[in-house]
Amino acid sequence: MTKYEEIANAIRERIKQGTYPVDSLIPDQVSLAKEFNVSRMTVKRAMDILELEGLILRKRGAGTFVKKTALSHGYTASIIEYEGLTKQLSDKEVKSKIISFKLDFPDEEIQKTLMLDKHDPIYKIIRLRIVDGKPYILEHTIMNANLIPGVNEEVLLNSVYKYIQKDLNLKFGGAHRIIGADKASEYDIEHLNCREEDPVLEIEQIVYLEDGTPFEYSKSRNKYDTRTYNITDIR
Amino acid sequence: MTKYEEIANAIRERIKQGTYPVDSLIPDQVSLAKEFNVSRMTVKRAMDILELEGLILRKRGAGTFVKKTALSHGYTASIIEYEGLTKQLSDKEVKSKIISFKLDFPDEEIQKTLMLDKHDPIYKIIRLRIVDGKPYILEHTIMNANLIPGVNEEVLLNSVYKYIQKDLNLKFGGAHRIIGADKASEYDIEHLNCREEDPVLEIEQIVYLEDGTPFEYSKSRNKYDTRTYNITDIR
DNA sequence: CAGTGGTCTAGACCACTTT
DNA sequence: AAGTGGTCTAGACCACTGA
Repeated sequence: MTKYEEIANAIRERIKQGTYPVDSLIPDQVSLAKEFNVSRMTVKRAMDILELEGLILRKRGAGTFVKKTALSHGYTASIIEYEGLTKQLSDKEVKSKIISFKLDFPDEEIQKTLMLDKHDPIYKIIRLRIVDGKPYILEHTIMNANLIPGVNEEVLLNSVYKYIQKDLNLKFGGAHRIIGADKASEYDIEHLNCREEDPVLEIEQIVYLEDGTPFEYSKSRNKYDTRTYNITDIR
Repeated sequence: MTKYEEIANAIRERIKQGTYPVDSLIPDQVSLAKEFNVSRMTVKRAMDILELEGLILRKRGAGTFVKKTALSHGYTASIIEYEGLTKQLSDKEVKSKIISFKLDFPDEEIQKTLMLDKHDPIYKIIRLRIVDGKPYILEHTIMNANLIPGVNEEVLLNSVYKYIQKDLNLKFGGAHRIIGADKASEYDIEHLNCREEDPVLEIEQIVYLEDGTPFEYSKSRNKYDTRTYNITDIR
């Protein structure tokens, strides 16, 4: 733990506890530097973190204020998770049903999105995620099979993301998402407990490793009244 | 323009131009510090920017690499804009039709989301946004009328966000968004050229000023096949 | 004009990777 | 062991705000 992280944690805690109330001025950097026995630069770095988290507002010449929103939406709300459903809904019972699991070659579209050659193998997976016994999300996934080898039934029935991070020791680097609405498909009607007239929320995503290599393209579909996608966006 | 911004710009340009190719090592910080005649800390600050933009990957002990995705999705793609439709679609003709424009008091729900008292005035606005002559988005907006005074027909027919930033000289501080799918409502069918069975994509949002005061709650609805919501999310 | 936060430096030491 | 990026310092100067 670095000094600036420790200071950021300490000040974040003071904001949460109300020691530094919403809308009030925080002590200036020189005072804080004295209090924590560090240089002012280090205090500033701590403030950089809290600013990114949306907790404070800095005004040159005036001082540093606690934002009105500091208490309402938690500071981690802005971070989109890569842990997959299994961890996102850790208080619920998440199960998976494999609808289809094939090896194939990519078409031209997928070759482009996943940076693949014509003869690089891919997994084609269709999985139904079941939460507390109810069908929840229907996932259509295409994955680079050279990058993510060894995917099997056991992995698919648990968490693929955990497998990639823990067993393969790979790190995620980001994702691109496209969110839209669609009419229910035959698949949706069969597996998601949808009627023909029920809208479906679809999240398309390309997920990257830390060096920028795309390893997965997927479409997650769910019945319109079961899930929303939330974003907290600062500044 | 600060030195670290100038260095970040210069290096970003080299990445875009291919001087530093994708997947290659960038010169080390000491060399760059010499080249630009600055201290190493300043080079590091420039790198901080490029890392946030998702252009580079830094490995302690190894060096700094250009990410594979550095060229594909532009570095500004990760930033969600507050400029409203008028600027987002600046190459298209954006018009607005005011469906309804009222003053009212907030109900309990809105009192909570917009941090208002029972007797604080609010605008209730329903606007249809028309792009290239076609109905595009139906916006239901509730706005704090004390914070954003002087909204009138002229403002509504142009850009409300421009009015807030330019004329009122207020700065935005972030937003919270909830994206979901829904069935078409009577309003949608009447104004969005929807059929009863057409799904609708809805984006609910609360928008904040820089000190964290919420000033607007809105729902933007559009026909399922006319618009998606895109997010680039780094790390 | 005093006080705030932002930038920048020159140098030290540390953690880590690669050879 | 050499070289990389990360942290931290003590101090300087600057830009801006508010009384």
